[in-house]
This record gives sequence, C-alpha cells and structure tokens, in this order.
Amino acid sequence: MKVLIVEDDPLHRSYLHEAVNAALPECDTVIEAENGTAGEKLARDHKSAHIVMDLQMANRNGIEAARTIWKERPETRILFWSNYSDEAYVRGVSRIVPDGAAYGYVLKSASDERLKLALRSIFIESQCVIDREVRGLQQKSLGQTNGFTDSEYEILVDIALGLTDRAIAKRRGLSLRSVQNRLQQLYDKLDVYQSAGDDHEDGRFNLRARAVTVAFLRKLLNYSALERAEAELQEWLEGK
Amino acid sequence: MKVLIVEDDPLHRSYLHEAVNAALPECDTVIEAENGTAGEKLARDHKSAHIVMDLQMANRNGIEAARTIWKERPETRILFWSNYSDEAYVRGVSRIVPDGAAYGYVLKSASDERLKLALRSIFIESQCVIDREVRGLQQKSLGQTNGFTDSEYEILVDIALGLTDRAIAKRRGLSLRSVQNRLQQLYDKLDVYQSAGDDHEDGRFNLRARAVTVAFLRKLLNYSALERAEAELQEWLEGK
DNA sequence: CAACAAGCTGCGGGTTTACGCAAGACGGCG
DNA sequence: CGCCGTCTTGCGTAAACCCGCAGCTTGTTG
Repeated sequence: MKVLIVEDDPLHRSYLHEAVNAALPECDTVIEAENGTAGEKLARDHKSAHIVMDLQMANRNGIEAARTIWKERPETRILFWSNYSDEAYVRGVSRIVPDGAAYGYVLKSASDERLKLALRSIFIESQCVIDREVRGLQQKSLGQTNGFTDSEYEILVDIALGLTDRAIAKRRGLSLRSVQNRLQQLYDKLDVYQSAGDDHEDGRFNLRARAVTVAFLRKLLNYSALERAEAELQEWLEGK
Repeated sequence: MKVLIVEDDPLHRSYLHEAVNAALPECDTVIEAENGTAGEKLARDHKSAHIVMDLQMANRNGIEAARTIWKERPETRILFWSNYSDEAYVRGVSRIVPDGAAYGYVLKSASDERLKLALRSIFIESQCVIDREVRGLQQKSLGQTNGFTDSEYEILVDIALGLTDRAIAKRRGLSLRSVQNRLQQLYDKLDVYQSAGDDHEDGRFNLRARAVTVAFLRKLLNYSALERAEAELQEWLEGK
C-alpha cells in the first residue's frame, strides 16, 4: 500500500509521515508533495488511492487538488487534515466529495490517537471519519435548520466578489428584484440590521459590505473560498 | 537568560524550543504559551525580556499580545515568527513596534540557520532582523512609492468593516466629500475600474465591495486585520 | 512673494441599493 | 379542488453611492 502526503509545512509533513508509518504497517511507501499542484501530479503518476491532504496551501489549495484528483479517480480515499473548521472549508469539501467516496476530515489539533485511528478507518475500512467539531458545522450548513441555504451562500459569495445586483441577476439567471430579495434574506440571517440600526442614525452600516465582513468574521467565508470564487468568476466572465 | 515562546501549534512550539536551545546556550529557561492571552500573562509574571511570537493564533493573535507586552515593557525583544508575509501583518507589526525596540520578523519557511541567526542577533545583539521578503513589503507599504498611504489604508479598513460614507466621515472627522475622494483614490490604486469597466455594461462591479475583495486577494487585508479593526470599531461605537 | 501641488469641502446629478407593496407561479396537503 | 407557504417578478421611492466641477486652505519651492 502506498500513501501520498500533500502538505506544505515540512514539520507537519514529517509528523504525518511518522503517523502513517505507525498507524499503517501495511503501508510500504510514502510519497510527499508540498503543494496542491505537485500533489495532483504525483497522484496521477502513482495512481494514488490513499491521500492525506492539507487544506490550506500556498500554491493550490487542498480542495482544488482533491477535486481534480477525484475527477480522475473518484474512488480515491482522501483524508483532509486541516488547522481550521471554518464553515467555508467544510462547505467546500462536502461540495466536491463524490458519491459514496470514503474520506475524512480531521483537525490538526486532534490527538495522535485520533489521527491514526482515522487513517486506519478511511484507508483500510473505507469509512468516513469526520471530526466531531466539523461534523457539527456540516449538519448546520447542509441541513437548512440554522444555517444558510445554498442560494443564500451563493449570493453571499457574489456580493463578496463585488458584483452589482444586475451582474448577479445575469449570472444566476434571475431578475433584479429576486436578487435583491435574496440579499434581504441574507442580511436578515447575518444579523446585519441590529448592529446597523443600533440607535442613532449616525452609526449606520452599508449592509452589503457589512454582510461580507460579518460572514468573514463568522468564518462563513475565508480567503481560500474567495480565491476559488474569484477563479470561477473569471471563468464565467470569459465564457461571456 | 529566559525565553518565552508563544505559539499555538505544538509541533512548531517544540521545534522553536529546540532551536532556542541550540542557538542560545546562554539561555537557561524556556517557557511556553499556546495563545496570546496566556503569552501576555506569562510575559508579565516572568518579566520576559525575550519572546518568540507566532502571529496567527486562535485566541488572541500575536500582534495584540505584542502590543500589550510592549506597552508594559517597551524594551522587550520580540521575534515574530509567521507563516505569512501578508501586507496586513507587516503593517500591523510595524504599527506597534516602539521606538528603538529590537525586534524581528522571520518566516516559518526560513531555514534553521536563518532562524537561529535571527535569535542571536535580536536577543543578544539587540539588532533588528527582518526577513528579506517581508522587508520588501515594508518598504513598499511605508514608503508611499508604490503602496498605500495610511489614509488610504484607513479608509480601506473602514469600508471593509461595512461603514457608510457618513459614518466614516464622522469617525475620521472628515466631510462626506473627503471620504468619497479618498475612496476614489483607493479604487484607483486597487485597479477596480479596469475589471469593472471592461467592455459591456453587464459585467460591472460594485466598486466598494470589489475594492475590499481585491484588497483581500492581494493580502492587503486578512482575517486578523479585520478582527482587530472590528474590535476597534466596537470600542469606538461605545465611546459614542 | 508668486507659483504650484495636494488635500479638504460644497454643489449637483446620474446610478445603484434597499425595500414595501402587490401580483403571479409552483408545489404540497387536507 | 381550494388553501397556504415559498419563490419570483415589476413598480415606485428614499437613501446611499460615485464623481465631475470649482472654490479654499495648506505646505513647499524657486
């Protein structure tokens, strides 16, 4: 059995290497990549079936790398190992995992034990292992109970990118008014009003900009999500 | 000699610990904190004069911790050790370093050698050591050649927070029109127009929101900068 | 001192946002 | 089928935003 590690921090890389060796005696080769691009290439060359992937990497982040890898070989097992449990990451990952694929999401702050257990469960037993803390988010974000609908998230991203209402309408195939409806919905859920209305009429917020900020502070959005969205936007702009 | 390490990742913490031991034989005690708050407390209790500080930490980030530490004892020597060379961090640090203080800024990607050298230079020789890559940013950001003026940066932060023009005017003691002037300046520098005007009138951007995004993508802003700014804003709001 | 650049300010007006109101469209459900 | 909730759309309006124009205050320079 062969395991591919994709992680840009050398310290974490060697830590992972050791953990894999310790947890998986049946693993005879470990190869390493230090960014997403290299990871994709190695995965392709070696037809890797077992991958441990960092999410936040400079060159090309884990989500994008995983997406192309899964596109080529959907049965690949990937353990995401990340510092953060931002909703943006969680949403990003669950958006790209193929049906029935075995994968995992473990936080870097988890114990050795937990990591090793996850390695075995995913790579050997083909189970899905999602860190408890992350799991909570996933429920919330996918179930529409407390969290955000896809359409709300979508429009959040759109204004975060800086599109006008009209541009959003065109992009999403809606009328101007519908876009604005969704915006209102979003503002509502993000609680942009309370801080806005406050008391006097001086301290008012620009709802649109404020919504983005609040989303950021709540980790609904993060750098990598923005980056991805921006890339998609550019693509769309070219496709006219 | 005593050294305090403030770093939330255990791996990096122990790596630093070893590096300090190797580079500074005159150091007899190393103490560790795993977030900014604990770091401040330890620094106070031990009257630490030599600190290695991570910038990005969950609880309370390095910049804030450093600020309060320096406020109490400005001659403290601090080596910032960070993953990133975002302009937002660089600006944040150079904004708080006291006159004549010895400090350093080294990237985590630097070699062992470089780190050890920096440790000795700062703690023993009282020199300032700033990583080359970071240095470049610093020049650009403080010198007004290519980068952004303080007032431009300020207004960038303000719209990122989601303030209205009027609110900004009030906060900064300017007229409405002046605020808008600065905004134009900002839009100009951020190149928000080209992508906006493009060609047809469909793909237009909302300048204000777009500016924030572009700043984010260019790492002029980042999460921690936003977080800090938000805290300051709240403070201001309460002070009326 | 005159000349000039840089920043602040008010005025005016075109565009975009935010949103109430109300009329359809679509899908369950008794 | 009729009732109801959710989603979409158009109309209209008040506010906010973007910005050209022009007058003022500074600080700098020859």
